[in-house]
Amino acid sequence: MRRMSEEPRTSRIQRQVVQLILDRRLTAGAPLPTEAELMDALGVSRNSVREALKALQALDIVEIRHGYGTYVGRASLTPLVDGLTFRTLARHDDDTAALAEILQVREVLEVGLIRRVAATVTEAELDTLEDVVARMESAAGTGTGGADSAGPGRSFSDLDREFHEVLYASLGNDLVPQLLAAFWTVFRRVSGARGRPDEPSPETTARRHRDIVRALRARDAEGAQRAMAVHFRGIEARAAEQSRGVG
Amino acid sequence: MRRMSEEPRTSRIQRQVVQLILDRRLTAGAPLPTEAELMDALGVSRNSVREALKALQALDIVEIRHGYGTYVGRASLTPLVDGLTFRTLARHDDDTAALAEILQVREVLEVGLIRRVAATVTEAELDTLEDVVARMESAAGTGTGGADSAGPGRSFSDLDREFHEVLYASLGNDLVPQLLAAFWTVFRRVSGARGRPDEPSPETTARRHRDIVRALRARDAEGAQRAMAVHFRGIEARAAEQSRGVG
DNA sequence: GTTGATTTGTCCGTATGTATG
DNA sequence: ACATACATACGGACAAATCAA
Repeated sequence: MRRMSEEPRTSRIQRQVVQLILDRRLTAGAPLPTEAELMDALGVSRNSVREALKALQALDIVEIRHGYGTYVGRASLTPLVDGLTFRTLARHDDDTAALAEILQVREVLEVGLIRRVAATVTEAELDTLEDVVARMESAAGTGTGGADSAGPGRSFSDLDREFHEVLYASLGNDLVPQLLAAFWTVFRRVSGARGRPDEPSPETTARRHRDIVRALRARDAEGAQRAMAVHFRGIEARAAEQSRGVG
Repeated sequence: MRRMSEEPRTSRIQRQVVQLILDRRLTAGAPLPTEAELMDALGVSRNSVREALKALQALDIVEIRHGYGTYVGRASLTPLVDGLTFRTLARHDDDTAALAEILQVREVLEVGLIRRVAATVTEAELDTLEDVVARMESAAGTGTGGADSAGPGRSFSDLDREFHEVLYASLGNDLVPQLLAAFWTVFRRVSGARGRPDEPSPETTARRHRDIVRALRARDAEGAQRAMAVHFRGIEARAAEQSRGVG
């Protein structure tokens, strides 16, 4: 008479902590019970509590600060970034195929969403976008390029990221910019970790972005969609060259 | 003269295990060193090893089998599902807003991708799709509906899931079906966890799906796109009703 | 600036449950 | 049924980080 397949302690504790957050209606940043309180409340050892919290930390559901306490996390898409990065790197030989998959998803999302942006974007946001493009153009001239440039937050790549982030802010859908940023981060990380970037020249990129803003300013949904598609064709072409070893 | 901000043990071990997988070119399912071997190789305690492995397990980068061993994980999108589910549930009051965000992403992806599917889908795949739709129609008649029906794997929802999975298999992009399945799972979980489903009637859903297959069979990309868009309008309309408390 | 209290980080030893042969 | 290898869990101890008096 043995009881079969009880749920493991750690998994159960994970669920209980999540449920505690939900029941108490805690939001990101709210303090959680200390490890000692949790072991007391749940009747388990500290190691079990810690392992459960570590797992939840990896999902960004809780945030642990050494010597201070445990808090509700932001539930960001960091786990997705980590997972996709690993997944891509683990393909050893043809990571370009994995990158192409991510790029296709990004493209479909951005090309599909830009149409809606044309309807929702405000004039003020368009001004911001134009400012970003202007900074891209001047950065393209000085050759302030890749990820390795030690410039604190003002590299060309950061401007590219900022452009796409501002672009989709007007949709009122918080998931979209986070998802795109996640894909973008994976792309940059993997590209940077194994040679030359897969991207077109900064001049070309800046020009494509200006085309997009121009179409949006004219409230030309189709034009914006075309401009975005062209932008991605350029990236894909470069990526294809890289995969053939043309450098 | 204190050394400032050394990297925590557990984080370092996580990186080292991932690096070990990458260096040895291990793929999913390959056995990893045992905990004892890892403590010896990395010169750390068992607790530190276990906490690191628990974190990697949460990301599905490693898979731990009790009493058997530790293995390379599949790096699935399970962490994304868990994160999005928590994020949605943690909005307490207006989880419908979070669901609408996920639904919009799904819609943009599927409507954008169906065009490419029309060009790549094979006749054999279309036969499979038609078979799934036929089963949906018969299931719609018997009223075998929601998630709660104890039927082992043959509920209407499973057929819906299978349809969309087969649909995007021909793209040769493994990420796409996994992403869509992840969103779908979050949607079902949250909907099921808080009342009535946000979906239209099974009859309507089956009909929409048949329209999609018909357009694909005719290699009508625009028609398929329209049919998919109509399908999502229906879902969104139901979701909007639910958020207004109309039952 | 030092001390003290609180909290998380790490380690050790031991016992138990689980899967394989 | 037994033995082996492995992960799971517990309790106690000390180190390190943070904050407040």
